[in-house]
Amino acid sequence: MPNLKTIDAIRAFSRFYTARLGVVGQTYLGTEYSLSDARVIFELDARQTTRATDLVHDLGIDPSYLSRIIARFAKQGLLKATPDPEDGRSRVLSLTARGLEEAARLRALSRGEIGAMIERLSEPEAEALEQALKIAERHLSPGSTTPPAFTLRQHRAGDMGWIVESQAAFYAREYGWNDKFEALLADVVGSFLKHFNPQRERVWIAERDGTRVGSIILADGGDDVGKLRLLYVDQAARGLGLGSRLVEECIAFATTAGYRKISLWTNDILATARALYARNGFIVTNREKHSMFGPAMMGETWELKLSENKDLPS
Amino acid sequence: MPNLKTIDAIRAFSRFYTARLGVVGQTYLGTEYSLSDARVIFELDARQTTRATDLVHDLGIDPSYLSRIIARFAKQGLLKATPDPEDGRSRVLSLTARGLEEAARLRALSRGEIGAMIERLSEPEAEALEQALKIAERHLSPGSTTPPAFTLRQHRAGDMGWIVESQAAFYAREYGWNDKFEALLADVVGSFLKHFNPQRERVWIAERDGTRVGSIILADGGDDVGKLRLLYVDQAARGLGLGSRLVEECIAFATTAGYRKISLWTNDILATARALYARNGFIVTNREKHSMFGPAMMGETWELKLSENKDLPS
DNA sequence: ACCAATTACTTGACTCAGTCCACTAAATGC
DNA sequence: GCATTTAGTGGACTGAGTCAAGTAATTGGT
Repeated sequence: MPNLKTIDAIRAFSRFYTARLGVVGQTYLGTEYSLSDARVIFELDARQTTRATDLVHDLGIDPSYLSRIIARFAKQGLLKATPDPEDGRSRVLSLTARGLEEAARLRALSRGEIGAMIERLSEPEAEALEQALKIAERHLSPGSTTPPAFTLRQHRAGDMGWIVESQAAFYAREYGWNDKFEALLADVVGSFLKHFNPQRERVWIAERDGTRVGSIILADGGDDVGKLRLLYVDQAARGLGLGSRLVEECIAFATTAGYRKISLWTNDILATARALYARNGFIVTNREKHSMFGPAMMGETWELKLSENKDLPS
Repeated sequence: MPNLKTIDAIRAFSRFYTARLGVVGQTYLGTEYSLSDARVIFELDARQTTRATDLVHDLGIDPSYLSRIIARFAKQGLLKATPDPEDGRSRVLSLTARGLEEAARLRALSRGEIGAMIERLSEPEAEALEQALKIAERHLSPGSTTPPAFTLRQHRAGDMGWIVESQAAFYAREYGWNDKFEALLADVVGSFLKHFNPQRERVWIAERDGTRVGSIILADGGDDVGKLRLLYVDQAARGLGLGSRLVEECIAFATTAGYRKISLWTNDILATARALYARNGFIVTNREKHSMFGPAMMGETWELKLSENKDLPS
């Protein structure tokens, strides 16, 4: 879904970036090398040893042009080409000692150039910049449509706040819920933390690439009843089976912790969540209309008996 | 403080980006224009009217080269140059109808190219990408060391969660406070939202570039006492006077709302905040040791009488 | 008011980065 | 074993970009 706003944001950035980095022009940072020369040198330096075809593919450079560049570098003693044992047509390229020196020189130059560009950045700013570039690169990369998956961990400082933030924002945007919902979230989270008992309670935070994308909580409801709460899967992580995974983890933990049953409260309009609970054996035990969060809806209590359910396949 | 890690992150990104965008090569996206041609056209399109020197500066292009490009475009009917009334040496350039058409054509091409690149991104991913590019651009920009400043607004859904998150994470990292602090934050936020009275209570959220960087809350403490709470300034926004501004806003609001005094609770180790309160006329009325959040510290209650303070310069 | 220095832009002349095409030689496929 | 593909090379060209030297208008100092 390529929306125009994003596209133009990228185009604006490109204009800025090309101008800023002096990509235009025929020589690389005022050295005796062209931009293509420099790219070849850097590439050879990064991967010790390559064949010309690989460079052609990765750098998108013309084969004949590359051939000439290589010949020139070989003549200058920057690289040497040895026959490829696996393919008689091609040769294996690697930088010589002098070539490595040149690579180092160019790198230093480029680093200096960039260093000058960012010297006034504070530590957290530099951090933010790195993070931003990493995100940009990942999203603009052709392969790796989406990095494999999520990881689960227990909560750390700030996680509970994130739970409140993300859910409040999401339900306000999607369903028009008001700030009483955020109040409820904060209350739930606050009292959970206040009485947190690691033996019988747990928070799972799902992360992808260092960003939080989902959560679930099991709280002790007393009387051997576990309360499943605050299930959330970010839009960016839909369709990965994260919701199922969170619910399963929660059930498994509740089972080993010795709870009799798990109960949860949700609302009828949250279809995906309801389906998920149903799939995992939960059944509705109570329904009642309310409009605590603005719009009228039907609140539902779901329960799962653990003793009978223990050996069902999930 | 240009650290090597950041520099190399940028270099890696540049390698990636130049390769990905086909910046190398002499023609722009296979059109009959060179990259420089295209940049000139886009620039002219963006700012309706310019002089050649401006282009030379902004695009970093050689004057003689630009002169020829302009002459060629003029001959092709893409742009027209009228004498500059303010400077007889220079002429004002603007695209003709045909030039605008060409600009549109090139833009469509470039958009298509980029659209193809990001078509598999989901909405939130696209959002994240835009945000990342904006951050990158801001940090890499030469001028505007730091964009003018922050903006203040009242709270929206998710903001209170963000307050909990950012403060919990910050105080855990910097002072080793435990999750009981996050619990307190959540409680404060939860009950504030539950009883929120817009007439006599307010939240200020500071944003910079669409990112939240600070907060403060004035809550009704009953008995005509306003409670100042949850003052926070993100590390990325230190030194902008944001803290002062938030406190001033808060005092001003409390004054017009008719509070008798403002009271707040903080801890002795938070030196910058204490200094800020002192500077605004607050005085300590109570101190007591506690270790609610792990480390032992001295909790302090500060108060500001409003009736006497009203006409002081801030 | 005037002259030197600067600025906006142009022109001539050149070079070499990058492209296109046709080719050889080895490898792969049926 | 023959057709096709792949790796790399060389010839020939073009035009993007550079450098130096100019002209005309403007600015600045005295």
